[in-house]
Amino acid sequence: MPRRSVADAARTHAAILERSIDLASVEGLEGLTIGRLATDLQMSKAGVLGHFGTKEELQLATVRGALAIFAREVWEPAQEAAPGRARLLAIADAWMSYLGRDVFPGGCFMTAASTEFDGRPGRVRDTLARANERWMAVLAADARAAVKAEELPRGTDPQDIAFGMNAIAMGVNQARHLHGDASAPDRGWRALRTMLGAPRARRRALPRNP
Amino acid sequence: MPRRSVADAARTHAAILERSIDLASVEGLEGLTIGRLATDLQMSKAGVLGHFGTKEELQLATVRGALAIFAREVWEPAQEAAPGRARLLAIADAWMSYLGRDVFPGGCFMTAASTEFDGRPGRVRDTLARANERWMAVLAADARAAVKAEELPRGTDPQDIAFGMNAIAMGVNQARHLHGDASAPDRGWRALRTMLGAPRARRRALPRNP
DNA sequence: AATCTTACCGATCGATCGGTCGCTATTGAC
DNA sequence: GTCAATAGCGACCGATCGATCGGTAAGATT
Repeated sequence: MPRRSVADAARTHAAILERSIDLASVEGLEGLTIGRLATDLQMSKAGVLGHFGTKEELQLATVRGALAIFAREVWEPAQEAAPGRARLLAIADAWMSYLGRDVFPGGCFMTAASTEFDGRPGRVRDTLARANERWMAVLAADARAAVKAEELPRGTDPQDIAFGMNAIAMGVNQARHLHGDASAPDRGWRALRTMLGAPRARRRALPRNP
Repeated sequence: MPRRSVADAARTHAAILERSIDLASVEGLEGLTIGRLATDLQMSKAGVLGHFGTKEELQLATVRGALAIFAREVWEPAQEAAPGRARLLAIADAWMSYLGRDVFPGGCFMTAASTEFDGRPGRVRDTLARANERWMAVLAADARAAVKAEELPRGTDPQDIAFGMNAIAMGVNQARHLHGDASAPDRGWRALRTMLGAPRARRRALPRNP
């Protein structure tokens, strides 16, 4: 049986990360285990660890990978929309769709990881905190544009909008995974639409998971 | 050195639980460890485990203890208020105060535990899910009363109110512990007041941690 | 006073944790 | 054709995990 070629190393690296992200979304970043990862991938523990060095580096790479998925699923689809309320609504749409399609098997990775690490100092927590701050800043920026364009009531605090959107997403995630409430994304979408003050009921498509 | 008297067993039991709740709010219910608990309490692992039998029973007892604290801090203070919007506002007040006073050192225990266990079957998850359902039902009941008394707009879905209040609390908890945002309870209180449609700005007291 | 109950300890169990080591097999560059 | 670089393995490390064991000392019961 031939050994894996050097060119396959990147593929192995990606496979480990993919499995790691799924595992961590269910078991948590700390519950994630090198041995479990090795068993699932039919590798040795040393083979897995060789790609990252330490568990903390593995955790960081896992967080970065999950962040990329979140950005692709929620941020990117909304970039074609015009800045301001239109883009906030597009983000809300993509966000609820993302939560409804179970992109991560254990629920929203960012919410789970943030809640798990919000009390422990370290690089993982810092990475999560910075990512969440950046995301909130993105939301607040469009909220600010919406206020300036008078798409939102004058005097609206952009940070209140960002906070509210994030909170609703966390609530949807909990309702969906703790209670198995399949209608949670719809409820969240209604709440978001109310908060963003869309006067006409905009029809929203909830894509199915293929 | 005299052995502990039998009458002290209940006190020991309570001391273990108290430490367990604090530990679990930081490290998580799974990160909670018998050995760590024993070290902190200057007991043997066997002595700690003897009170609960298995780790799962310890986790369940810890959840029940934390639930009692949450009820005492958030539910009880609002029971003197009249049913309907007044009580919802009282709950909102107590809830934000609870989050601002860091009743649990690692943030809201229920949020952390629910997020940690929402993907793993078992009795702990069931207990958490049932508790959250009951709490949401309590909120929805007062919301229903408020709608009936026309304190909230006709046609308001009581479950939307319960969902929204819970989501805001989760958002406040994250902002406070992931970002160290001390003003998060105030922001949450503003959001809650807006959602509950309090027309006059009601002054809210944020008690200090003694 | 004799006996039972029980809270707790110290020792120990097998399993698993993250991590290190030397080694092999293969590749890509020369 | 030769050789350095490296992906990955297998064995192993000390530490710690949850859990079990027999033993001990105190209180409660009689």
